[in-house]
Amino acid sequence: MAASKKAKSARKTSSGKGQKAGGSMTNNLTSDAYRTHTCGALRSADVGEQVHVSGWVHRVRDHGGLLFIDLRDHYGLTQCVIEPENPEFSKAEVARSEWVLKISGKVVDRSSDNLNPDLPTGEVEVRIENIEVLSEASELPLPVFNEPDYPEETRLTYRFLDLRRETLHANIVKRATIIASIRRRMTDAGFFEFQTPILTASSPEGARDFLVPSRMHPGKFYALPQAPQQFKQLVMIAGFDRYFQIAPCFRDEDARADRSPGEFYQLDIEMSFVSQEDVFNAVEPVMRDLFEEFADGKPVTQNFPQITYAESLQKYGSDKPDLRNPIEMEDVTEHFRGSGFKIFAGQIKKDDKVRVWAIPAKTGGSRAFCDRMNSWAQGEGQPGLGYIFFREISLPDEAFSDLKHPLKELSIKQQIPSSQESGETFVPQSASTYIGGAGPVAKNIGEDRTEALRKQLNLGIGDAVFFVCGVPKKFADFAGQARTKVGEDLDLVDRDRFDFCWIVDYPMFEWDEDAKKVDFSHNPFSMPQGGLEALETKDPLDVLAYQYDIVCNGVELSSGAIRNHKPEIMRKAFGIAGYDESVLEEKFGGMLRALQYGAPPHGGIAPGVDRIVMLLCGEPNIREVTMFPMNQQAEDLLMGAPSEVSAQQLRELHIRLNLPKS
RNA sequence: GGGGGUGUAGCUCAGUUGGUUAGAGCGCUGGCCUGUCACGCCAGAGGCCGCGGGUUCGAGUCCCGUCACUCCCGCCA
Repeated sequence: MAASKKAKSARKTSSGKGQKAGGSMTNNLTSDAYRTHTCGALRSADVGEQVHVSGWVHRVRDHGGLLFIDLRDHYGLTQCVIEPENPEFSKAEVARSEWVLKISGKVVDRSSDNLNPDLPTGEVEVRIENIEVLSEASELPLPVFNEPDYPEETRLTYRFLDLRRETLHANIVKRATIIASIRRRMTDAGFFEFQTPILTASSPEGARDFLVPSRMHPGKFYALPQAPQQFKQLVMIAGFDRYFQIAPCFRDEDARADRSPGEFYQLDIEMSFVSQEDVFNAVEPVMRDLFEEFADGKPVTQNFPQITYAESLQKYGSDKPDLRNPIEMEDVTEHFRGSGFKIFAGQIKKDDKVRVWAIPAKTGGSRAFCDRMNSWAQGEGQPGLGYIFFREISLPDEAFSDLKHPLKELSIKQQIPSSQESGETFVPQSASTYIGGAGPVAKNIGEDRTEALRKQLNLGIGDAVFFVCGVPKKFADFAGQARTKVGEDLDLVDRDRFDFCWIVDYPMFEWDEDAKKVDFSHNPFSMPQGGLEALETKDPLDVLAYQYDIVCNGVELSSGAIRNHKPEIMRKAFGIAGYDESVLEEKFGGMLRALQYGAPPHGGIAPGVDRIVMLLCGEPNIREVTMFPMNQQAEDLLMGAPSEVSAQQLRELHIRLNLPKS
């Protein structure tokens, strides 16, 4: 796989970077008991010096008459060399991978044909005079040298070895550097980092809580915070004005590739006396500059566009659009109304909520691709995916004798490079051809409608368009998946960019089909747009909230809101969602009380730290940016968590087990 | 809770239509080698083919079950 290639190049870059990151460690060590230099420090300027280096045996190359040891530490790699005449040779000879050695000797120049340009220390080597074995290593279950893919289970069980490996080591260092940068940026912007409790109260909303039994209060439990949501609002009400925290959050839900089971970190932010725009103005530069700092030169959106939730759904079929994908869907319902494509026309006639959305697919204009999309759609449980693809078609003979022949007129019209209006370049048609739609849909709706569609979507020869039809709420998600698939399969997505946007104007409430009632669509503490009046006068499902997300490359990075700081609006909002005032009092009593003693208007946001690091490390899996992750079953294979506890511990907690039969 | 993928040497993998003694690379052990940096060469050890059952003269291969890991759906205000 590409993993080993990647590993090799990572070795070069991160050795260099490691030295920068650990610059203070290179020469001013307080003691030279173990080392005078790190393994990444030596350069030709050090030639002639008597040095100690300590580290792990990365690799041994035994030539019989000459033996090389690559000694590795956090900072880099240094080649050490010894000859058999040396009395220390017998010690060098037995050293194996990952033993820990202290090597003393003189720094020497490598002759010009022996340089290793791939190594920052590649101009010199240490001529071994003394070896001290600090620690031996058993045969490795997981090699540190080279980085083939290893089974997750082995990697997690021997995480300490895995963490020595180049890519993961570099990712974790990058994570630390990113977090340090976040702290600096937030502090510089006038925010204070406050700690909030880890043992707190269970909250009825949201995810499943992790519970911690109380010894002092039999039968009662603490909960680990799903987020410091209420605390940060209380911090605002307490007058601290600007808060942030790299906050651990705990949710007892199943894992995904981008979601650790159990715990994750948020850059939790809250500000007083702010509007939504104020929050944007504070957070956007932090995110943009942070990404620019760590993006390795990839372009980052300078001004995050604001896209409404409704528009995002319509154009991208998702509230977390990947804007690197240039495809924007369009409503083309009118082209199908009363058309010969009965499947769509019939639905449109029956229900005025029915829409047809088009997914334009530039360069997708082949029957093979369209058929592939169609069978993909069927695999997704859809009846199929209607399509038209455009190709150059010769005019029929009769068109040449009849100037007014519709196809001839079409051909002439198409030769006006309408594409130039949009800056696109089409291959111009010759006088004897026209751009015609192919496929069952085109056949059924006819030349005129097909041409109108082509014009609206600005498509040309070699392009295609796919159609989804139905009630948007039901098909939007599928349409979004189709958009993503078209973009990726046709390679229309520019992967070397960070494309940000704000998604704004989320609905305050949504219809809960299971419970057959109106419920909060996001955060129950959000301020409804229009305040109390909107709640009293509008259909709840039409009320928008001051609720927003940051999305980057199709990843939901964070969500936030201007909070509801008025108790009467809160009571009303919870009432609409069907919560009795007593429930509100019981579950959010502290919050409600706080709002009654002078709460400032406030709001905030909480970007996901793990996902930021994933994006910046280019890793699709959160375990690649987490030092000690749990596996998918939420087990820590290294430490053995979760584990059974003693009967004594259970007794103290007043807990008796009632285990499932298996 | 549901669906998909994977499971063969310490590790990564190959293993044809069911057919003799299950192979390779890395690692490990031993030997040779003075300029390598994925060192090279020679030899060797190392296998409950995840586990259980079935079909068959014969199963790594087919069938059923089960377990583990992983990806996805549900879930994640």
